[in-house]
Order: sequence, then structure tokens, then C-alpha cells
Amino acid sequence: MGNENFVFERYLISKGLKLTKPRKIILNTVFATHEHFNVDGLYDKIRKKHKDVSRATIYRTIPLLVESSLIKQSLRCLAKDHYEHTYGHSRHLHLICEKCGKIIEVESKEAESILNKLAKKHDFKIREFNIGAKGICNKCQKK
Amino acid sequence: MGNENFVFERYLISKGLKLTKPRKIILNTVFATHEHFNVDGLYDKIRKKHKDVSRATIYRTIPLLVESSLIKQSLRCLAKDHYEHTYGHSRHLHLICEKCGKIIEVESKEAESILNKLAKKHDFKIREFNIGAKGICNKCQKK
DNA sequence: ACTATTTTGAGACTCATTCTCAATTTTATC
DNA sequence: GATAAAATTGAGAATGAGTCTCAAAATAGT
Repeated sequence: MGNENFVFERYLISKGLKLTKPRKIILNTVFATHEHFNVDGLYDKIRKKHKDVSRATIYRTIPLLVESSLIKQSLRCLAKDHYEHTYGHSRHLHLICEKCGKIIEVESKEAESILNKLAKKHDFKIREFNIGAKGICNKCQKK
Repeated sequence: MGNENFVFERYLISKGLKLTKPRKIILNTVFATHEHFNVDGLYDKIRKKHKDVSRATIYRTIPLLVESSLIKQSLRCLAKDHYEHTYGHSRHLHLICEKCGKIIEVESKEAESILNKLAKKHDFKIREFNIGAKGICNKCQKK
């Protein structure tokens, strides 16, 4: 286990909030793997071990994880909201295959620096990048 | 009026579909202005003149406009689905202000060519770019 | 332990979008 | 231009992700 717990607790304390059991369970399940996730998948995973954590609490906890910079929204072009770790992960963009759903992660520094340059021209302060593309992966092209 | 009508009709014919009155009204209202739009706004606009076009038909027609490459989805990071013209418009990306909602359009060729390069490495065939950022515009920064 | 405050689970609610189906419109054929 | 088969439509019901409400449970300070 990394020290996401520490980061999260510090954030909660700073806001006068408490690191309760459900919040711990959610945090640890989120950081148990490194994949993108959505609420449904997370709920199923949590429910296997903890029958007493509700969807509502998951929906309530996710904004706290986002606010504490542990995770961020990603894969914006999919129907459901998806999230991924920020903490301990380098920046990347996604190529999403529309046939098989495969997600290819690609280093994104170069693309971000161009966006930064363009934003600077307009005096725009970027908080969140949204860079990626949808299309067909190499395997699906061959079918 | 451009020749979106022509493009749309050709697409419909190729699919064995018909350019009906509601479809014409929707097409023409979509292309009456050059702004981004969502279904609600489009519905209100259409309803001012045509009380007999239903939401359902709008929802059914939009995928046809997308399929015929006249419009495309955009502003993916907003709650509602938004669309913008493809036909007759150059490629650009969006900087969206999180305070005032202002949308700045910026030429995107450079960013796209980098994405193309990265996609090529992975043998990935891009169909739709999704490039942009959220943040604070210059006016809102001064407040 | 006692009280005030926060948090929780369950289910009701919202709202954009999709679906259903009977009624209407369209096109091809006469 | 009337007729019939096929496509399309409008209205409203259904769906489903996400949010809200509220009484009950957990928490922290005294």
C-alpha cells in the first residue's frame, strides 16, 4: 500500500472531515489496482468483501478523492464517468478502440506542451487536460 | 444556405432513407447558426416556428447528421451532449472556462499531428480527435 | 457515558436520452 | 390522383447514471 491513506487523511482533516471506515474501504479498493474505473465496477468490487458500503457513499467519496488530487476524471468520451489515479502516475493520453474497447495509454507531454502554448496565447489557465482519440486499434483493423 | 441539404439528402438516399419535413427543419435549424448546440437548445429554437417537431425526432435525426459527417459531438467534458458543425469548418480545439462557461476555439492542427504521430507508433487508426482543456479564462482570472 | 455533529444506507428523485407503438406521411405503383 | 406497403413521426413511457433526502448509526469532544 502506498501512502494514499496519508494524503487522503490530511485532505479530510484540512476540511474538517473524517476518515471513516467506508471511506477507507473505498480508498483502498480504488488503489488496489491501477486500472481506470467507473462507479459500477468499483461498487461490485467493494461489495464482494463489504456488503455494507452503499452506492451513495461511493458517489459521495469520489469527489473527495478528486479534490485531494488522488484521482481524476478520464475517458470523457465514454458514456459513464470514468476515473484514474493521479497520485503516482505520469501524464498520458488515451487511444480508445471503438471495436474492442481497448485503451492504449501514450505519453502526453508533447501534446500538453502544445496546448499550454496555445492557452498562453489566450491568457487561459489550464486546470485539466483532455487529450485523446477514438478509432480502431491494430488488431481490430486486421479483422 | 450552403449545400448541407444536398450532402444530407445524398446520405439519406444512400441509406434508403427519406428527406422528410421534420428532418429538413432540423437540418436547417442546425445550420442556421454556427454555434455549438445541444438538444434542448435546438428543440427550443425549432419549436418557435414549428410546433409539430418532437424531441424524439430530433434525437433520432442527430445520429444521421453525425453519420453524414455534417456535425460531430464536441465539448465532451460537459454534462449534456453537445454538437458542432463539421461541414465547412476547420479543425479546432476548445478551452472551456469553468467559471463563466466561455468557450475559446483554437486552431488544433499542431496538436492533432502529434496525436497522429503517437497513434502511428501503435498502429492505431484515429477516427475522432478529442483535444481540449478546462480551466480559467483571462477575464475570470482577474476577478 | 452524553451530546452535538457528521456520516451513512436505502430508496426516492431527477433529467437526459432511448424506446414503444399507434397514427401519419411518404414513395412507388397503378 | 387514388392505393397500398414501408418508413417516419409524436407522445409519452421506460431507462439508467447520478443526486438528494432523511432517519438511523457512527464519531469526537467533554
